[in-house]
Amino acid sequence: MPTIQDVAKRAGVAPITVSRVLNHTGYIREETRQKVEAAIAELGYVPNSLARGLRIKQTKTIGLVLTDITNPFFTILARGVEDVASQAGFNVFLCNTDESESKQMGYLTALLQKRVDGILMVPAGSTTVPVDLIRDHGAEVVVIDRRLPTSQVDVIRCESIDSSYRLVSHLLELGHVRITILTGPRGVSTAEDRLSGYKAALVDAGVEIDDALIHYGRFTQESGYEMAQKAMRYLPMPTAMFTANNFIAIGAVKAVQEAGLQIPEDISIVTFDDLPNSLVINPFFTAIRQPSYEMGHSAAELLLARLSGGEMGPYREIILPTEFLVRASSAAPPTSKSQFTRKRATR
Amino acid sequence: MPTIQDVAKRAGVAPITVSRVLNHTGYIREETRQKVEAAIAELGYVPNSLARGLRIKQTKTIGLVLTDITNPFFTILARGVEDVASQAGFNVFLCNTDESESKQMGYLTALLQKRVDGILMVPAGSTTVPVDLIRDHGAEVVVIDRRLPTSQVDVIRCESIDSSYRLVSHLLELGHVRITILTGPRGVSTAEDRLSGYKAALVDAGVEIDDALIHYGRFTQESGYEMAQKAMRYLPMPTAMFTANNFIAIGAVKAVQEAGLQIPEDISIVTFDDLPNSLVINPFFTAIRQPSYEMGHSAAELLLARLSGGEMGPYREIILPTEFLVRASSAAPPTSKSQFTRKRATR
DNA sequence: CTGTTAGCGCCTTCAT
DNA sequence: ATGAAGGCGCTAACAG
Repeated sequence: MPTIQDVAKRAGVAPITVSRVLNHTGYIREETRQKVEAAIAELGYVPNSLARGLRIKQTKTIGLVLTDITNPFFTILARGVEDVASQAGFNVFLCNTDESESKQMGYLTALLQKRVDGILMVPAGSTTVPVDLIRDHGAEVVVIDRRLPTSQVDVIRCESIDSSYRLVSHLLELGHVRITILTGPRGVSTAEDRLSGYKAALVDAGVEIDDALIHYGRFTQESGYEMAQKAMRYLPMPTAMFTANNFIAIGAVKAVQEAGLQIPEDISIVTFDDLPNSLVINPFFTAIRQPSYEMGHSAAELLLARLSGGEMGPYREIILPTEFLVRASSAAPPTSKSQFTRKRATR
Repeated sequence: MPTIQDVAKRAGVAPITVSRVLNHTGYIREETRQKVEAAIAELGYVPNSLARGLRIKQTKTIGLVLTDITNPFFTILARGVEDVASQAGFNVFLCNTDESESKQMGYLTALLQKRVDGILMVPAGSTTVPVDLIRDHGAEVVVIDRRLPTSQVDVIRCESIDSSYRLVSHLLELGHVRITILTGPRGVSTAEDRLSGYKAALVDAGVEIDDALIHYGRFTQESGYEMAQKAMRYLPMPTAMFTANNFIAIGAVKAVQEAGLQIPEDISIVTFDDLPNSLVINPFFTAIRQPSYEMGHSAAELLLARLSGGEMGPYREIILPTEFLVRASSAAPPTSKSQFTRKRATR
């Protein structure tokens, strides 16, 4: 592995001259530059970023800490991050926490050891500990998708409360009263906010809140399946479900279908998070779509802006707009006479 | 930012002693260890991996070079990689090449500069240049999903030719004769092999190969859409389509639906690559499923095994089995009398 | 069981 | 426009 020394020797110059050519810094005579570049090419020299990073204290590297890259919402968000980062010459470390704060802590320390310049994170848990930790080690941080109990961070997210309010109001307008919510983990802002929106919509409509209709779980298909089963055992059965993310929605649909019920004839489903166009042939869910690519894109841009050092003013909370999509998964509730439709071919 | 020196001073020992505690190497008196650990905790010391990597010449970092993380096949594969890597204390750089060899080259040099220990790649292009480059810089490499024109690399992939043969034979058995193939880019082994399997099945069935039924494109939904439109303009219209990946299949379905045709009544579709269970409610495609998680998992394990240095013998090509799933997107061709079914509600 | 010395490859500083 | 010396933070090799 040739070093800058080898290149220097071959070009008949000092190492620092090679460094200057590499980094386009200082003055170099054209002729010298060419000698150096020739030597670099001949040796197949590739600079050592570790040594460079050690010296200049920045690595052109960021960490992306997600809960699960498997969810298309995060996949596409990650793509947004990666596009911006690579454009700016940064590389991205990918980390999946599965909502575990201890996994998250493990990744954060690993990233800090590797001296990433900054971290983009969808925080597991609801403390500011991770943010403080990152800052203590001189790295920048931008929070994505979720709130944290402090205004001293940059955050890129969508409005969960209002959007949920709209989704549930839509159900209420259709005539639903017994609406169950299948949400994410306690303490996670998106899970809690979506519940708040649900409650607010019911309260404003004069519908009493029944705690037995509220289900906390995880943001996974399995959890959605289990929560839906539990929800359907509660009588009189809810006529509508509000699921707090796409995976929960899919799990819920499976449970409903297994129970021999039709959507939307027997049960309506509305959900937070759409499935991407690229993956779905005939969109089915009445849903709130979050602009996941833009979220990743903006978050990465904000982080890079902070890293580039100029004074940027106070921390920002950027709330991106959501889109409300009414589709086939929601309809008026069944009349009490014909509570369930006859079993037909499921769609 | 405290360094190992600061910790040493505080604990009243030499830096190397701290190093030994950190790395669990050599002998340390319990009492000394505790003093050191206390100092580490008090200072909030986090080791500098750059310095360490510079010294020991390994970084516990790997690169994952994919064509597009947005495709669930790769997403899930990436998750398999990440799980194995993080388990072993490695971090993963994520890179999307979009099938561009120049982007790929950019990522590879960046990864080599950052002195990754190894690289997992789904190669864009069909030369061994990237592999040689990586090796020249002392990193290991494992190729995923695609063949390269050399036996001197580890490869983890599935059989494309045989699997395609099965898919097309299935169509032939149903009675289809005019079968079009919508495949990926020229020169990409998966695109070419899937075409080879298609041709072999036709030849064995005594069906003449019509070059006008062969469409090369990209592995994207847009390309699938365009290819399908072109395919449907060729008369007599094909009664079946074989799409070379999941995105192409989805694009093709959209084109078919837009043309007012029914699947499978008017046109059958069979495809390489299933969509993950977690994303699909009612699986629809007759498809070849590749075990994407396992591919990522095995590839990462193989790479880490090579990195751990023990003699491992020659390069290996590991071919993982595929699964053949017959579902609703394929059926017998329409009879010539009633070439097209009447337009009904699309599914 | 612990410490000293030296150097990994690069760039900052100060000279020339 | 170019170079020499020194150090970023860590650990290998060798002492003791």
